[in-house]
Amino acid sequence: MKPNVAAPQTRDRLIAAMLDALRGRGYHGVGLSELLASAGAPKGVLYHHFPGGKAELAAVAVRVAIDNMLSSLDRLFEKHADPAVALAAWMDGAQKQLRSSAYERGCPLAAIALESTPDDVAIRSALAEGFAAIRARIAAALENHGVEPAMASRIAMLILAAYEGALLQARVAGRSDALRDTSAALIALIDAQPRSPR
Amino acid sequence: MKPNVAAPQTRDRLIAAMLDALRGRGYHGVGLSELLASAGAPKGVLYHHFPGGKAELAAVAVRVAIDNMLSSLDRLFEKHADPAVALAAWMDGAQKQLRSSAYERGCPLAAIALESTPDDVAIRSALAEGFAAIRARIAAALENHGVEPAMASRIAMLILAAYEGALLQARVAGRSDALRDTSAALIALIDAQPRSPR
DNA sequence: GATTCTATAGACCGGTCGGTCTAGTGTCTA
DNA sequence: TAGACACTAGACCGACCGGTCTATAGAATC
Repeated sequence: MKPNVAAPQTRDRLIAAMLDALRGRGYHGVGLSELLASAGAPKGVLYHHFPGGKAELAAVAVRVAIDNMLSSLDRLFEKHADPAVALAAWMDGAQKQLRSSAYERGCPLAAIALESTPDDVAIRSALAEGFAAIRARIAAALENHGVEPAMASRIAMLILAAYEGALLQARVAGRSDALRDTSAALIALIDAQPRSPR
Repeated sequence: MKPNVAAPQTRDRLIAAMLDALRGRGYHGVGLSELLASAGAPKGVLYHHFPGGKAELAAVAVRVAIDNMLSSLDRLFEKHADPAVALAAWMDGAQKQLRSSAYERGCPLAAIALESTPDDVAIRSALAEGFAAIRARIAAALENHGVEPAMASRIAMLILAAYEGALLQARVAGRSDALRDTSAALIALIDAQPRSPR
């Protein structure tokens, strides 16, 4: 009756392989066989764990990626009282990950977001909800720091947009300037805000 | 010797079809046959105009997309003296295009950027140069408006990143809030800057 | 009018795609 | 120890992938 405790490994390996693929080449960019090879799993396993095939695996991977981002944001906001500092650390982390992977590993959400069509209901809704959740976390941190709610929500939107856009540009440029400059501009602008609720 | 004057139509239709595909589903998301069907052209034509095949067509399409963006930016900065106003108009244009296409048509550069790997040298360098050129235009407009050069360059980076990131989110969400909010936040922050004015 | 060159046209190809199917293995329950 | 079940394993499939090839149409050159 109970699910086998040792079993989930393979499932997790599949998810990790998909995440890696999404980061590097996008959903359509990776073939199933390549994916399975990098997970060290045969085909049958995929359809056992994800009857919906590649698309279902991707949708699950998206949810996992979002959970990861949320918890890493939570960690940052807990560690740094000032959201601007947390933001800088966040961007810095992205920079490091990008550089240490020879500019291959960007954000797993962005790639699949741009490849998706309105027909991909499951993936699009997972993405939309995920992005909203991330924005909500950032907005909450800003509010805690005294930013007026409506403005906090808008700035959170800007921050996430800037994060994704900067990561994208840094990746194709093969240099992390984009992330550094975006982060610097963002923080300069926020700090220069007239209401300084400190 | 002279190139046929009436001929380029087909070539242009191929480029347009590729641009459309990149906007909607990304590079790997569209098949050659689908592409050719939507351009109303047989296979031989593609390899006549683009011996490098799909990849070469994509690289050319990227350059065209960049030219388009540059000239539409030029038009906006010419029309609006205040860069913040021009920026708002830019974002507004993206919003309209997205909405009028049922949230299918995003930025043709972003999708292929995220699908590309370091091996895709031609495409990556075209993209990187293109993004740099776009940032340079924005930075120039800011400088003309009295923003200090180093800061202008950083803010230009932020603006382009925010544009791409917001477009991406608006597309998956199926609503244009992301673009509206990002634009509002950006302008609010820039306007609140202590003007080192002119 | 023959030749040449650009452009159009689509049959055709091997390879890979995502997906299905059957078989085997190990473990827990009865 | 028999059966059920979760999981692993990979052969196999039709469809479609990007790409090559030959044939032809039409204008320009001689």
